[in-house]
Amino acid sequence: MAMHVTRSLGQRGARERQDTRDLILDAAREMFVAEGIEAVTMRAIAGKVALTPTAIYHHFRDKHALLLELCGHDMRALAQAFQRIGRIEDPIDRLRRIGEAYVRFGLEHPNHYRFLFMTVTAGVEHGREQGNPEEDAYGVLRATMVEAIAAERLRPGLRDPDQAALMCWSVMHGIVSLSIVFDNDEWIAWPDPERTGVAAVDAMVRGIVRQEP
Amino acid sequence: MAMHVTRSLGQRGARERQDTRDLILDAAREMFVAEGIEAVTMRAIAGKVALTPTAIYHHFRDKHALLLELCGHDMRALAQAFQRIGRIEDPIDRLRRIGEAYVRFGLEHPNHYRFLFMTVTAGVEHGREQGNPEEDAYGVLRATMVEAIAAERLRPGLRDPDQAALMCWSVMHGIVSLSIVFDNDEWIAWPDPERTGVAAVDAMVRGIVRQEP
DNA sequence: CGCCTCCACTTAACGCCGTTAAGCTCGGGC
DNA sequence: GCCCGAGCTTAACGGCGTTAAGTGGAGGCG
Repeated sequence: MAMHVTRSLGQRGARERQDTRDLILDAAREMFVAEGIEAVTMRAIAGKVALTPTAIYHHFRDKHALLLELCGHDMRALAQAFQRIGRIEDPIDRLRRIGEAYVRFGLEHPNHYRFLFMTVTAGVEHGREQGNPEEDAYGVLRATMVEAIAAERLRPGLRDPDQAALMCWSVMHGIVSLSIVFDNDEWIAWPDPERTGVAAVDAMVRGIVRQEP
Repeated sequence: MAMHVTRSLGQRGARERQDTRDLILDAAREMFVAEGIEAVTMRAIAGKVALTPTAIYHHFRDKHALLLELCGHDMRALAQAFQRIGRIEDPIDRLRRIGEAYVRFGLEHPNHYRFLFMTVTAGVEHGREQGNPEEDAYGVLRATMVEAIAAERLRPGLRDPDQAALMCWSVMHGIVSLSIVFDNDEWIAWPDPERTGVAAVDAMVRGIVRQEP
């Protein structure tokens, strides 16, 4: 009985702790998505959840860890989309679909994208190298390249799956990151980024596949 | 005579002013290149030239203007390379050479590149839109696309020179920016970025040119 | 019941940043 | 010989991420 009470109370405590943790995470996410990463300060988050900045450090090691957890949650959506795409039979078709999903994700979550793929964190972990296949989007791309090479669907010169994967990734990343950086910039005439992204991935795929005789 | 003296002294004054201005610029550049953009603080620059931080504001409106001038100077090297390449006859060859030069420049000047093409400055001028042809690298790329389309060297579907230019630019930018962000990151197996860059541009070019029958 | 312990949270501060207001100094022009 | 203005300094403001030390109240235990 005492044991039951103890456990029950322990759970309640843990539950409350998790609640304010989620509160912080949600407040941070809202500011992150709405106003961009530089609007997310520890003090602002704390104000929004009616705590002091210090309180946040009882739930997260530091700001980077907080943002990492924030993004990790939403990144799972991309990974799931990639998992579905991974079941497409033809590896070349799969490449095109991967590109499309990737570009769409980047354009829909520019702040997540910026934090994860456009900032240098001095070589330390971005939280990306976790590498468990459920979250490893790059792994899906690489695996597709391995398959395409094995099936001799790529040009004879292309034998390195990492290089091929990077070539494709660079197109997707280029489109997404350029459109993020030059958004609202009259300097550059942006045709619809999503269309351009699809066209760019198509062109790259055409450029790497072996021509049917 | 008085006028001559006046002018001479005025020049001397201007000369001295320009000297410390250059001193600041050089100190900032050295730190910028060696330790990355986040190591460049007003206080650190000031310390290096034995001045107070405030003194810098007598020569530059703010930190952004200082960095802009810093980069603008070095960017002219890229623009000049592009000018030389612009004289190549065949527009398709030209594309390949542009890509090669661009990738090399980005890899050799990662900090300049980061500041100019990988940071969002809230829509305001990056100093890029100056648009005078001597410095407008994008203009060279776009002009090449216009020419290629006019000569019917691109696939029939590709009629928008801006879209075509962006597709190519995205490959180059993708390679450069990915290699900057994931430099020293064991997570990703980087085959030599420059080779990969050239291969990627080649593939993209192959993907957009009209096939000879 | 009463004490004790533990922990979420606060108060106060540190050291950094970019930036600015106000004051000093000194050489050249009148 | 006086003045002025340019170039620089001193001192400070408000913001940031982060941390050391303290507080208060609820749960465990005699």
